[in-house]
Amino acid sequence: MPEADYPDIRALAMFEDMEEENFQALMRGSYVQNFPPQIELITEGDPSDFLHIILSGTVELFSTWNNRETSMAAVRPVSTFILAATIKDAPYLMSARTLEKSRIALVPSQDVRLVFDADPVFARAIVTELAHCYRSVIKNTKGLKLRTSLERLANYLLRQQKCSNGSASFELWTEKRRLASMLGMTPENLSRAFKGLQAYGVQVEGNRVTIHDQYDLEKFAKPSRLIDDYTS
Amino acid sequence: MPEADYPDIRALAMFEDMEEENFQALMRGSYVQNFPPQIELITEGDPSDFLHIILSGTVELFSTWNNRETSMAAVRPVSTFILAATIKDAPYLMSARTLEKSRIALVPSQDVRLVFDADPVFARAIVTELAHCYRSVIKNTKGLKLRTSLERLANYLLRQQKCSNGSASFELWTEKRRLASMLGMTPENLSRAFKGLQAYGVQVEGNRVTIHDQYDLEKFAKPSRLIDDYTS
DNA sequence: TTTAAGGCTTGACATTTATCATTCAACTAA
DNA sequence: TTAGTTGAATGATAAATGTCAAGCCTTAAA
Repeated sequence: MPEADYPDIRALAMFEDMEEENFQALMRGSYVQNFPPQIELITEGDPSDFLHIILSGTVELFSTWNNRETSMAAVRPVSTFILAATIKDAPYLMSARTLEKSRIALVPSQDVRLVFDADPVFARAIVTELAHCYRSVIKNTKGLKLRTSLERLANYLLRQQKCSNGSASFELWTEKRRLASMLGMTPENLSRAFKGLQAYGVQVEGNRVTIHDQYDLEKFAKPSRLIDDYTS
Repeated sequence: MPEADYPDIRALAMFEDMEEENFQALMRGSYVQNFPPQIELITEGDPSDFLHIILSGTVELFSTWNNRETSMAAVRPVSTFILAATIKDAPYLMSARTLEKSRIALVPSQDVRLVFDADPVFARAIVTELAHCYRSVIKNTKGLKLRTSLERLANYLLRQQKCSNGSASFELWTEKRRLASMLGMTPENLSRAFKGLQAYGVQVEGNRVTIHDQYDLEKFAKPSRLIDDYTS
């Protein structure tokens, strides 16, 4: 791996405080690759040979069953994915594909497990990251089971707004079809859900969303720290 | 905590291989309590002061939002719950209540975090457990998003059957209303789903389920290792 | 034994969501 | 420019799921 990529990875919470020696050991066995869009990086069911780190671009995690497909998450730089499979040395539960041209670092899973045992600080960071991921999936499950699709969309927009510095107008960062799948609905349903949110002051033009009545939307969406705050 | 309870806890994968000294340190600060049925042990949003270990009885994990409630999981002996919140020192995302008279061990979260840093074997066990939990929730999400309620029920029955030594006839271990909530549907819908599975040779009498045509049900349910195998 | 309570089932109905077919608009490549 | 492609929106319809009300059955208390 080119050393130029080290700092970005080192800056990740997972690698931030670990011993330099161990970090170097991890990087030594790793490599970086550039992928064009729409490449399937990982297929669910395959053995998890590498921990993946996305350095640039976008990766979609998705799952399939019985000829159906659902989008599980979108991963953006700089973060890791497929950590749990790496730790457990178990098959991937999700597939991954690039959505745009992406730069990905691949760290051999076995190295991760070895360094985990050698470096307590790294171990602590991994367990924190994993706990964070777990809690994110739980929050997502709560949203799926407790909210209607309209409510899920409303809260999604409020979360996205926060990510975009809280301004009333912001861009969606995914195609709507993928957003629909992430929120657990069909594209047609999403389209109608956007219309349904007009009543609460939400305006959509292409990828641009404008929230004209913040209070009204929040009153409808009822965002909750225990579902919508992905920082804790 | 009475020392009589030590062996059960020690037998858990999480505590199995750790240093005796560290195990003792954990147990020293812990205590065991007996709870009657229908007691709310944990309320979502509260700070996570204890790692809970269920020694006997049954505990339901559930979540609420906007006056709606959903059952997230049922926990049976001997296992831990609320591990992620303990690790992250973050508020509980789920509430917990006893379903029957239950015996619960409470281990101070701070002790868990301290011993984690001191005992690499314990750290390894925790991260394995957490990765396992993460993967279980992902599998659950896949079921919710990729399957209809009828398919979820069919696969649930097949999983339960396996837990019950694979015999064609077995008992449900929850009230149907809770099962419905766990599977993400209403009790009425579950009732009709059971009827819908009659076409595939499923017979229900009270809590007893009999699968008369294993092949037919599996052909419909299409169980998948990547959704329904909770062992890996 | 009687009564009451709770869970389950059922039917009728409403709502939500999905499916299918079509059109529109934006973008790309020839 | 001109097809051709793709994603999004829309209308019509179907299927899935939820809601409400009533009745049944089991269990537990009076």
